[in-house]
Amino acid sequence: MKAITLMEMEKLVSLCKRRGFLFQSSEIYGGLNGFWDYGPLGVELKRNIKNAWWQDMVTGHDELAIPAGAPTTYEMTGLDCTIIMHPQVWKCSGHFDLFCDMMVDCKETKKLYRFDQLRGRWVSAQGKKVRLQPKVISEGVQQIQGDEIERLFVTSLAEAEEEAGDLQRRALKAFNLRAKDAEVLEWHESVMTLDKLDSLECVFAPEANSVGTLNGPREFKLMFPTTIGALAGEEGRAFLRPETAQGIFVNFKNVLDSTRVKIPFGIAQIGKSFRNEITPRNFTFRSREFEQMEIEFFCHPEESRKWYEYWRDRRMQWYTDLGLAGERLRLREHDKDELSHYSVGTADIEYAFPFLSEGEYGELEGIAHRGDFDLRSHMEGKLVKNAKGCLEVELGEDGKPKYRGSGRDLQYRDEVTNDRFTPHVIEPSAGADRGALAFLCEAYTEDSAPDDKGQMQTRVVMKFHPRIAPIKAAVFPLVKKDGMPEVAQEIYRALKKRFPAFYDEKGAVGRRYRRQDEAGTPYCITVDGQSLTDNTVTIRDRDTLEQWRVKVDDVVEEVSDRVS
RNA sequence: GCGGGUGUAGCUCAAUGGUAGAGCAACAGCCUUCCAAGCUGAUGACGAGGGUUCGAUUCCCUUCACCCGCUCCA
Repeated sequence: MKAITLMEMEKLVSLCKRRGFLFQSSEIYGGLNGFWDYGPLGVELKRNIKNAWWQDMVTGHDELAIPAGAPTTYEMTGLDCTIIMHPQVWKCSGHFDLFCDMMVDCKETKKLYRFDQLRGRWVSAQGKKVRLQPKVISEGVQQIQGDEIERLFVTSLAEAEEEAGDLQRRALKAFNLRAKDAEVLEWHESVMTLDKLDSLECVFAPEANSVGTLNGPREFKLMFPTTIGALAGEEGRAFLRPETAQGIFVNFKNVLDSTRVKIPFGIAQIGKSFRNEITPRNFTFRSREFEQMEIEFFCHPEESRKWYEYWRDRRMQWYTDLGLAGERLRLREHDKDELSHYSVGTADIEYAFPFLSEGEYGELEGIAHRGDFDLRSHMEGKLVKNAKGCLEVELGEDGKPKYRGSGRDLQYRDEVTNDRFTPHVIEPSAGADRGALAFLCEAYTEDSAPDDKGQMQTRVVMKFHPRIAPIKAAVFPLVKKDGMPEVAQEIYRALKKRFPAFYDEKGAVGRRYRRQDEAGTPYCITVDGQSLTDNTVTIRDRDTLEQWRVKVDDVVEEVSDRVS
């Protein structure tokens, strides 16, 4: 199968709209950036993906046998919790701090910097003056010449060991001095971050040529705020969840107390999450409202490494089995310095989406070893890593926990050994929409097929795995007469009781085949003249174009076997 | 959020400061015995808002969306 190109990506986007896989949200009002709707075919595709996941991970799991590659048997169960949760959940999970970044941007270089992370230092040069950019005094009125200052705040992006040198280099540039004049520079106070300053007016931005080019700070809210209760007020402030995982952690005790599950076990959930992405782009890849398929798998700390490896490989196999089998899919273990503060191991399952640059991959799913970070955070309060690399409760300026946990005991007690411990967690977190997009990209194929005159014509075919194909089979009378429609309709009704099927009797049969090829329907059943005499019909394979005859009575079983 | 580009029918593309055309698709009918483009017919569009003008799809402004680059991406 040849790889889809960027050019074909545009055709795929077009096909998605034309055939009803994906529409832009609120399109009749001009659309809404970062939000997408699934059309009639798209909703079936996405539901099939979610159902396949739920079936394979949860309801179809055999807890009596040891799956290949697993350390032991394990149990799986499900959950469905709310999108809006107690605001404290997001404070303890770390999202509140992490997702509320203040940013400044540089007028001159157009670069964006973290307000609380960009470091710099006050400097002067024995009375030497620097002219600022002309200021806007009031609307439409601008200074002819900017003010002159003697003290400016010079900034640097350099790492710790090179910071002092870089600050000096930048300071010399700001004052238009040579390197040999370094002793002229007078440093004031210590190195600090931008958020400690009263104003950005005198800041010499990294990479800029003039002073005072920074705008802001502005808040980048990565979580969607909302209000609980009819009266708006700070006490009613809440957020739409940025991930489904926290709902599982806060219900850990409930599941344990209500189901008799024993460690190791996993809790699965499928649901919508929301993130205010700065730049939604690349079709549905970075949507602001998206659906996740997440498992939190709880195990004994000593076993967690083996379980991490099991889930990493298991999840990779799942995509492969559903048709993402080529070189465009890969498993990538994160480097140590890429890991989150709490994780001892993370792998991404990635797909080389056609809209990405050559050699780039986009994340479909992350399998993270989260240790005991989440359960402990919800017990004790938000954790941070201390100097020794151990997790401890983050303290506020008053010396008390910055964000208090629930105070509930979320430890697990092994009823046989009486061993008490906080379980470690493996988190396979998959994007349902990203999965759907990858399956769409992988399925899109252009090949050649002969028309009725034997001329080769380009054929667009969506080669979905039959399990996720929106429509499983289409039924056609070869021509709309001689009793063929009646036979075909009867087959159609029998198929429809089992899975989505489609009936079409209009126009040339070749055209009807091609239409189903674009929808990705794996099998087309045609009633022809011979059907009326020997009670057989043809089944056509979408990918090979091969046809074979089966008895009318065997059609449902024949197709069922192939699509499930 | 910044810079550049784009926005005409479901799709692909025209033309125009004075009634917006075509091909394909879709629809109705005819013809069709296995891989799209035979015939007939009817339907369908200037992203939104404002301004200039006797009159704007065309010129100007704002806005929205898409594409590319920067930035961001637990």
